[in-house]
Amino acid sequence: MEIKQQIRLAVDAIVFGYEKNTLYVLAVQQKYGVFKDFWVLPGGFIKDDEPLITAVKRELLEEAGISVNYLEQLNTYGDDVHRDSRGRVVSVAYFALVNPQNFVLKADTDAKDAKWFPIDKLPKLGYDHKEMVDLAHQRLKGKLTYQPIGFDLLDDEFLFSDLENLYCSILEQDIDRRNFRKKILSFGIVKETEKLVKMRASGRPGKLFKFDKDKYDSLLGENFQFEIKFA
Amino acid sequence: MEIKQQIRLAVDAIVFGYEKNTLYVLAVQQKYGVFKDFWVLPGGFIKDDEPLITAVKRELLEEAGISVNYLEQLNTYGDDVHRDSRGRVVSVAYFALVNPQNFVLKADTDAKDAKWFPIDKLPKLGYDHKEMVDLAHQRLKGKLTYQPIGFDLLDDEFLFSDLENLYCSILEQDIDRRNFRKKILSFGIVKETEKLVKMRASGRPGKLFKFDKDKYDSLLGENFQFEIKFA
DNA sequence: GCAAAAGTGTTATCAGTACACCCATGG
DNA sequence: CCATGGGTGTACTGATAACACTTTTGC
Repeated sequence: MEIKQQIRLAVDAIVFGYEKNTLYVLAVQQKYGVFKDFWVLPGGFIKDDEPLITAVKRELLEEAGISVNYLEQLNTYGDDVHRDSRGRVVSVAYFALVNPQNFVLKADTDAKDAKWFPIDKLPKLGYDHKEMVDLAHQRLKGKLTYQPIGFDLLDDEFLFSDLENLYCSILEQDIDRRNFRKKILSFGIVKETEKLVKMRASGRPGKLFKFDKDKYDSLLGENFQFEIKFA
Repeated sequence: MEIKQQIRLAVDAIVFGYEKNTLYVLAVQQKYGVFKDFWVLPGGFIKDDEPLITAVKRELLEEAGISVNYLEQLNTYGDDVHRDSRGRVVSVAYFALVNPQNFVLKADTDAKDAKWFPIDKLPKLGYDHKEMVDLAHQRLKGKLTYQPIGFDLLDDEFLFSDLENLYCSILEQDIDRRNFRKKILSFGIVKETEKLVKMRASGRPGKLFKFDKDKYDSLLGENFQFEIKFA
């Protein structure tokens, strides 16, 4: 292994949060470099002895003080040799969902400013990060329909209308309340609790529901397919 | 950018070929290193000024003399810090389909031995390449059902039974011939040619069909969804 | 004429879709 | 009593699933 590469490896994360019918993306403000004062996705170079996934989690903790609920690899950006003006940088982008508990950003060790932006009000992002957000957004929309990841954006216990509004607002579609409930309940992976709460300012209180992950995992074994389609 | 990483970046490809109801994977024999004489996936280190995708294509040409029909990024392997005993190597794996024209392997510049293995008769592969093959195999099965990529494994013109057998053998399911044909034809992306040929040793000759990519691309614009499900 | 593969329609069943009214709460 | 959101059932429709015989060719 004589040949030395002049390539550096980084990770970036597209972190989605959801609150009040709005989908948010996490961005941080650059303090140095070409993109000083620009908003970019949280991320950074990986250490020599650090697994990729560890690097992402570390960066998220350092830059925004959050830990995420769901994390998966999205895509590796390495076709544009000049995507970073400092030299050849290849970046592995991760797709993440954060649950509302972690939605509030803690003070960050890196002294960078971290902030949630509604996805349709994102500022101009540095590097090719807009491209990453777009891809992640597509993935989110796609996965919502064939994997129960929506629950990772909600509280542990939620109203059925929360789930419905989440699907409705992220997929930008109207949903029939009765059909939606029928479909979700037919999977048997969401269970009703006994708690009746009034979460809204007005209206009748609703029951809280929980995602039954164990049940889902066990169903996965036997030809079970989660899928939500709409009219 | 003072800190220098000691990480090297490679690409690997899982290339699928299909012939006579059998799914094949391309492997090459290592001539040097720890895995000397082991079979591994085609791949290698990328050059400093080389896009990832170019690196994959180059390696495939060098090591097996083939160019592929379909190529997409699969996953980046960088969580196991010791996946390569020579040091920290992160590898971007690509998923590729080759059409039958390129199925015959040409002499390779790298003097490595390249060979097609039926997927269920793969030899032990070096590194974490078995893991890559498994993931790619899963992706292939999945994509077959919701994207028309099966055509990339077939000749430009094919018998309907070829397509049916491909789905049938890769997905390991029985298919009802009439329902399958009805479904595929209903999409309008496969057109019948006037050619009647006898491709088989015996039996009635069949019409040749072609995948109409332009039609597919135009349909994609408008809420069209390719999907094949089975009983 | 026999073996092998191509070609072709109809019916039954199930899942998806459309749709509207009553209930519980707060103000 | 009014506004707001929660909760519920049925009938229609369209897609999927099951199913078997006839045709063309080579030998």
